[in-house]
Amino acid sequence: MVTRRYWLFKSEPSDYSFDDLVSEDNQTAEWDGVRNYTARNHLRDDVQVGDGVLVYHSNIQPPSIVGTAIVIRDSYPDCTAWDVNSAHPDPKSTPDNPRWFMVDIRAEAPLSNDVSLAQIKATPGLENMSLLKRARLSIHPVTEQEWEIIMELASR
DNA sequence: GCCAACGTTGGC
DNA sequence: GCCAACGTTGGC
Repeated sequence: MVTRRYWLFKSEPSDYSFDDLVSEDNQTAEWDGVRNYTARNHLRDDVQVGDGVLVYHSNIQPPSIVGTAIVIRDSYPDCTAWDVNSAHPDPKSTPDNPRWFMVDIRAEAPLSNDVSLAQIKATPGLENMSLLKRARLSIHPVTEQEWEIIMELASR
């Protein structure tokens, strides 16, 4: 029995939103396009089937966590890297020697109440969230305690 | 639209 | 292996 872990995945809703995920077949999509080594390492090495995901929207007002998802496939090479027509091609990543990885996630539910970045900053127990420490990282670990506080905020 | 923070690249 | 230059992210 493997312990369930928790994550925060960032996206720009103008690019790909939680609603877009909900609209997919089976509300499922590959989380492609991650091109940062720290985020890649989390995806490749640590994210596993069954883990919980907070979907966070950046570059909107207000930046917020808007929904939850579940990981349904362990990491595998991000084939969009060697697709020159994709949004994030990287010629240094090849099928024989993939550099970038992705997982599949399925939307669970939108939050009843979005949890904004300002709320996160103002809530005791969330001050050490990775999101606040490394603002530019797109895949963040979340502790079980942080997850539960956010679920509580979202239900108010 | 600005710009601070910070990750990446590449010359040396 | 250092570090300056550069590019990108993302809150404001």
